[in-house]
Amino acid sequence: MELYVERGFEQTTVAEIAKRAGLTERTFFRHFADKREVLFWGAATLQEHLVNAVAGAPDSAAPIDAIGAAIEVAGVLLQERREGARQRQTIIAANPELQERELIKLASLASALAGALHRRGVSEPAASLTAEAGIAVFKIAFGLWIDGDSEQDLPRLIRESLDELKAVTAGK
Amino acid sequence: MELYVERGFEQTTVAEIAKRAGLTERTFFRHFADKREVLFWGAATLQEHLVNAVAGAPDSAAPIDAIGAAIEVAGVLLQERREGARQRQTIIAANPELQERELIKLASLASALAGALHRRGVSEPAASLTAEAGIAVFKIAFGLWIDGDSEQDLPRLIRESLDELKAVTAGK
DNA sequence: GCGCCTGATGTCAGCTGCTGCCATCAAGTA
DNA sequence: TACTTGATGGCAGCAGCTGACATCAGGCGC
Repeated sequence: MELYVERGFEQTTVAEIAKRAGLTERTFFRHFADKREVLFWGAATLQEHLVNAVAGAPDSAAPIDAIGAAIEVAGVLLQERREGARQRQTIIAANPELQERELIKLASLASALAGALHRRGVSEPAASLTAEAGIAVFKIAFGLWIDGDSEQDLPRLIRESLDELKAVTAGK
Repeated sequence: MELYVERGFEQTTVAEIAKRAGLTERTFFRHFADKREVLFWGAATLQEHLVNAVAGAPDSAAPIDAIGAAIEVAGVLLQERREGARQRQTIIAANPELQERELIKLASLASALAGALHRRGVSEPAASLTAEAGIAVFKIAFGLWIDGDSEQDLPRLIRESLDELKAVTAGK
């Protein structure tokens, strides 16, 4: 991360990372599948939390609101590491390869959320559709939060974006 | 494409592609930014069509329906090349790197569609949200079409998926 | 018809990401 | 004490991709 910030992602070589970490290049690749994966270390954990949030939503909650609750959880978790998140996003924004990786992580997350909905009795394609819509809401709200001035509340942005989606799909 | 089908994407080397095309490896990279880009040759054209569809939608159409019309256009165009699309998708499905590339193309498309909505007077974040929702609908409908039996009508699947999204976000 | 310019291609050298294979070494265990 | 196991190092090698320079064919002005 230090190196990615200092010289940029592309300009940083795996050999340099390994050296600064006091390790070998070979060892680096035993810990991370590739050079990009470093930036997505916490993704699996985050995904677990969100899946649990969907599973733990009250039975009375509509699918879209179970998903809403889950992405709010994501908002809370990210807000705790605001500066780290911002720095990370700056790196990603500067590099298409990293954006690709981020998108596939989000797609994987959508798929996992769809599975969680499925376990709540939601059938296809409604489950996938709802999950993808939730991810879309998250993407937009996260973007607003990152670009936004300073002290915006991410969970609130997420709620508002979800409401906006509901309004927009109502065909107003 | 022949080689990707014959031996798979990963197992195909750029040198082999160049050889079969009667060219040099260097020349290959002058035509395609990288090995994956070959499979996304028509993406820019498709994007143009969809943007035009949004721009050309009747003024009376709600944003979500302008987007709906656009992705229906995509459906029509893809349906014309059904076998090609299926083959292409088989290759992509077998390779994460290609999925990443596809996702960033879809993200770019969403962004372009949001721009088109913006030009229709839709403000942010509604425009981006609507565009992303449309892409989500397209992804799901396309998946159903590819996995589906044989002669399903893609534009119809898209319409139905959009209706499903509307139902699902209504918080039923 | 002649020289000239331009764009596409070839050639070559080189870096970097990534992998397979084998050796080493430390720590825990019977 | 010997053995196993997991993490690391070292090394060779492939493949993707790039920069720099040469070549060559076709179009164009003259």
